[in-house]
Order: sequence, then structure tokens, then C-alpha cells
Amino acid sequence: MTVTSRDVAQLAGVSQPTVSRALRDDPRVSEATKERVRKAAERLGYVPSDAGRALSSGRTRRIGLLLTDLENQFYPHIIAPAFHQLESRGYQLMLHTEAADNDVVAERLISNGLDGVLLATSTIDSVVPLRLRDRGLPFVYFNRTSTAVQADSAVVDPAQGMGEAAQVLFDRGHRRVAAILGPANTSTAINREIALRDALAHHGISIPAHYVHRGPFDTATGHAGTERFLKMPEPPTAIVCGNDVVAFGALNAARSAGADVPGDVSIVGFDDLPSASWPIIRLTTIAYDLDAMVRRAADLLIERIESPGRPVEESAFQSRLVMRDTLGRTR
Amino acid sequence: MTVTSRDVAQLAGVSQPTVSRALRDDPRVSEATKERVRKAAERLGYVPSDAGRALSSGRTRRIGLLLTDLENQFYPHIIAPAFHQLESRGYQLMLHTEAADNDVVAERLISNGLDGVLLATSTIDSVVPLRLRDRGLPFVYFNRTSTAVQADSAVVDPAQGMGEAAQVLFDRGHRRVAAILGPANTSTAINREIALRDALAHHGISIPAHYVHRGPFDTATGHAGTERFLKMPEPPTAIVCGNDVVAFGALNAARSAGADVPGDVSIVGFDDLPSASWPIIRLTTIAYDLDAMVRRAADLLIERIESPGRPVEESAFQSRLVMRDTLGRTR
DNA sequence: CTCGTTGTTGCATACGTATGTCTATAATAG
DNA sequence: CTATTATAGACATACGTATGCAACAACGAG
Repeated sequence: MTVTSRDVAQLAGVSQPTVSRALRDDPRVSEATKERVRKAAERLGYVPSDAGRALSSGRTRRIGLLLTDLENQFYPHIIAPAFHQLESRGYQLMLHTEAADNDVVAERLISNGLDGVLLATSTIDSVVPLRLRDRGLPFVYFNRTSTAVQADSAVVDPAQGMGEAAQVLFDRGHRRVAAILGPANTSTAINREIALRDALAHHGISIPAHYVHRGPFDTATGHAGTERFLKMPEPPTAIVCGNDVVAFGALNAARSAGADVPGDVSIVGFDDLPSASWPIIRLTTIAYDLDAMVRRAADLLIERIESPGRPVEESAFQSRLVMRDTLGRTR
Repeated sequence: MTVTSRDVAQLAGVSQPTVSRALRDDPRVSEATKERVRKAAERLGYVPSDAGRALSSGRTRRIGLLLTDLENQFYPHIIAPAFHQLESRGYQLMLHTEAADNDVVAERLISNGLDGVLLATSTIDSVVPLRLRDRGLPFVYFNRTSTAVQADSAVVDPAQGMGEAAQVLFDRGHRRVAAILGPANTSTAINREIALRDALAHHGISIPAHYVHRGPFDTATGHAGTERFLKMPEPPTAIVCGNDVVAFGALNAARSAGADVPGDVSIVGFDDLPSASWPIIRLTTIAYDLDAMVRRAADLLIERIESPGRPVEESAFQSRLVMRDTLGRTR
């Protein structure tokens, strides 16, 4: 039924191993034979079997990307550059989502014969890194890290961006600043909260507990938090959001409540997604080079796979404030 | 190094085939033995190898999803439900993108040992369906179809939605209607154009050539088309867009040009993406059950895989207009 | 003329699982 | 008590490729 390397070998008058070598351009095969094999393969429409190759070589050239919440607007901007970077280096991407049961996820990652895994949504208490380490399956933390196991990572350093944001907030008269933060078990939420509080503290501003809202990094969280803040007798004059998607939710809630942005309340995001710069949105946000960060993570993983001995490399990407229209002067 | 079914067999005191059968709950193995095998597998941390399984059984339980332009806001809404529907039926999703060279794509799809492929962005002249058919690799058209090869499909029927849109446009006084359409070699662009022109013709409205703009289904196309239209001495009073992403581009262009929507120009989308209903957007658009359509495509593909003889099934999903704030009365 | 060398190919086998066939044991009927 | 059948497991083998090693030819050097 399907045409195998044996069929090609027969047609070309060589042995099966020679076909295998010829088609992968092994220097041990003469140019004349290679040409003959290529012709035969072409004529038969031979396509090598990934399964056979994987079983024999122990490698699949497949890399897993572990995410939660595929629908979130943030993830396409990870998937696309990851996909292309891996492709350019001869690897393929396989999506996985983190269900409730971490052990099942880890098992699936392992059974799939992946060469490595990009962990893009690890919680700090996830068991997945442990399981992967135990199996000797290489992985890299992207965006979020976990403390349980050390590994290569590519993350944002929020300090600079939050510093600039705090400065502008202070300069424009904001003293009542609220925050809508991510889940407490994510490193991103923790780091951004620390960076924000530190930066504001520099200007003598602190965020009281009732000005803090926590939840998943989605629009619903931004919506709920903002709705709550705006109903307060003394609402905040500015809301700093855990990321842009949360900020979009905040913008929606403000609009629904009839509150003017930035007249009544200023909103700051984090990520600078492409849609943040749309004329109908123009979100003030903290930017960093997400594409480069993704490519970095992919490269780190591939290097880890191809030369396992290397020391762990933690790479942080700088952030900066991008002023647009949702952060203004208090009135 | 890695623990295999043979190791489990040895520990459990049975043969390797018995392990294979026991763990897949084959009725030919007694309950007592199954239990013993499961215990042994558990103790060793055994995880079956996908490659071995694929090679032996000839099936991978992996399905490819072929897309272009991963970054486009439309695709996450395909990827997510496809992923989950396939998962619930025991299959895994593998992303593929259509590069320039179609033959390379087809080859990759084949070599990956996929059990089937979801074609989500076929152009009507693509060679991919031909190649897949020649290989006997099952596939299903999703959203777009191709005429070259017949196959199961799940698509939108735009007639109803466009009919309702035309009615409302007419009622609200619109006579100068423009369209920003997708690429001429996509079935979606063609079908929507026909449906739109038919519906408008019912009310004696036709779209002149200079009111038509074509391009990829992205924001840039919507932006460019709208910019062009608004500069005309006699601009259209309404713009119907090929999909929501294009419409977002149109909204942006209108905002940039200082044109009020819907005061100066009305804008209609197609797809009803989640963000179309955001309070800060409130796009009038044509909706259909995208999730159901994706699930349908996945189901069709799985059925095609599991019972190949079945007659081809073409399933069309109804559309309807969703009125929001971007379609208003002419002034 | 012989021996080592280099370059090219074939041979044997491994990778891990699934499945068809065969056998041993136990259960059942006559 | 023997013949028949059901049951549970073992045995052998297939899937398609990659790779270590042996073999072989051609060639040049001594």
C-alpha cells in the first residue's frame, strides 16, 4: 500500500540503508548513487514515515507547546512565532493544553515522544516540570517560571516598564491606584505585582487591599475588577492591569458603566498586543519584544536538546511604557 | 533507559503482548492479570510509546489542522474548539501552516503519519486536496471548500445573514453600499459576494466596481479599503466586510480618518467573533455557530477515518444578522 | 606483488507496540 | 472418564527507518 524505503531501494538497485542515507544526504554515499536514489524516490512518490524514523532514531523533531486557555487573545502571539522559529530549525510544533489533572498532561507529553517542551503557562506549583525532569525530557520556561525545577527560561523583566508607568501616573496626579492582577500562583502575576508596588512606593503611593482584584488573565477578570472599583464611593483614578487582555476587559467595563477613559479612570495594560495599538483602542501599556522572547525560548530549547550539557540560561527581556490614550491626567 | 512494555511484562510475570492487551482493557485478559499488569506499569512509571504504537498499528490518532496566518484573530476560535472536540474523541491536534509551496505542505502532512486533515484555509485552486486524495489520507473542508476534489465539508451559508443585512441597510436608507471582500480564490469570498449582491439586488441596489475592495482576510485589508472609500468624493454610506477581522480594520480606518461610525459610515462584519460584542466595539455582524461548525468538521473527519465507505456529507450552517451599533440610519 | 588505505555499500539488528495464531489449562457435556 | 469447547496467555512476527560494523573494490605506496 504505502511505499517504503525498501521499495525505493529495489527500484534504485541498492539496499534499504543506502536509501536512508542517500535521502538524508549522508556523505558516505556517492553522488551518483544519491541521484539514482532520489530519482527512484521521486518516481514512486516516496515519503519517509515519521513513526519509523522516530522509533529508530529515538527522536521526533517535534516540540510540545503547553498552554492553558487556547481561546485567550494572548496565545496566538506565542503560537505563531514559536511555530515559525521551530520550523526554520527543522522542528514541528505540537499544541497541548493543561487540563485540571497535571499528571495526565505530563504523561501525554512524555508518551508523544516529543524532543522537548515549551512551558508557557506553568504555575509555580505545577508538577509538570518535575515529571519532565524525571523523564529527562528537555523543557524551557517561557514567560512564566516555576521554582520547583531550574531550567532555561525566557521571561519579561517588568521593572523598567512599571517604573516608567509609576512615574507617569505620579506626574499626572494619580494617587489612588488600583491593580487587577493575575493568579497568585503564577510567576508573572507575582513579579508584576512586586515591580508595580516597588515603583509606586518610590513616589509614596501604596495600593490598599480593596484596590486589588485577582483572577485569571482574561477579559472577564478585567471586567469584574473594574466594575467593582467603579462602584466604590472613592474609586481609583487609575487601574494597572496584569496584561492587555485584562485591560481590554477593563475598558469594556468602563464603557458599560459610562465612565470615560482616561477622563474618569486611567487604564494601563501589559504586553502591547497588536490590537492595543488599534485606533479604536489605543491602550497605554507596557511593551517588550514578545516575538524575540518566543524565538529565544525556542532556541534555548533546541540548544538544550542538541547539547544537553549546557549550563542553565535564564534570559530576561526589558520592558518599557508605551504611552497612548488610556492614561491621562486626573481631574 | 526508558521503560517499555517488556519491562512491565517481566515485572508482572506475563508476556509483552499481554501487557499491551491488559493496558488497553482487552477482554481477552482476565481481570486479575489486568490488575497485576496495571500495578507493575504504575510502579515502573510506564508510559507507552506513541511511535511504537503508530508503527505497529498504522494509526497515530493525530489529526492535522492546516491554516494560513496563525496570527489572525479568527483562527484561535477554530483551534480551540477543534482541539477540544478532537481530544474528547481521543485524537490529538497538530497545527500546520500553508507555506507558499503547496507540494511541500502536502508532503509534510503525509509524512507525519496523520490519520486525517482538517483543511481550514483551502483556496479553490489548491493542490493539497489532490495530493491527500491520491494518498488516501482522509480530509474535511472546514469553512472554505475547493472544487477540485469532493469531500466532507462544514461551511457557512451566508444567504440568510446577507439577506437580513441587505434588508436593514435598505430600510435605514443606504443606497451607496461598498464591500471589502476576501481573496478571489477562496470559496468564502466568492459565496459571500454572491449572497451579498443577490440580497442587495432584491432592493434594487448594486455595488459598482469602485465600491469593491479585495484582499486577504485581515485588518490591513479592512483599513486600506475603508481609507480608500472615505476619500472618495461620494463615499459609500455603508461598508459590508468579508469578515470581522476586516471590519475591525475598517473601524480603525474610520476612527483614524475622523469619520463617525455609524453616523458617517456604517460597517457590517461577518463571523461574530467574541470581541465583536465587546462594549468598546459593538460591531454589527453576521453570526453563525462557529463552535458547532468546528465540532461538526472534526466529527465528520473522525467518522470518515473510522468508516471510510460513507457517502460525502456537506453540511451548511445558517447565518443571521446581529444588530449592534455600527449599522445606523443614513443622514 | 602485497599490503594498507580510502571510499562506498550491504548486512544485521534495534527501536516499542500490536495482532494473528497457537497452546495449555480448565470447564463442561456426554 | 473421555471428548469437546471455552478461556487466557504465550509465541512469532510485522510495522519502516536508522546505524554500527563488516565487506568489498579500487588504488597507491612500498
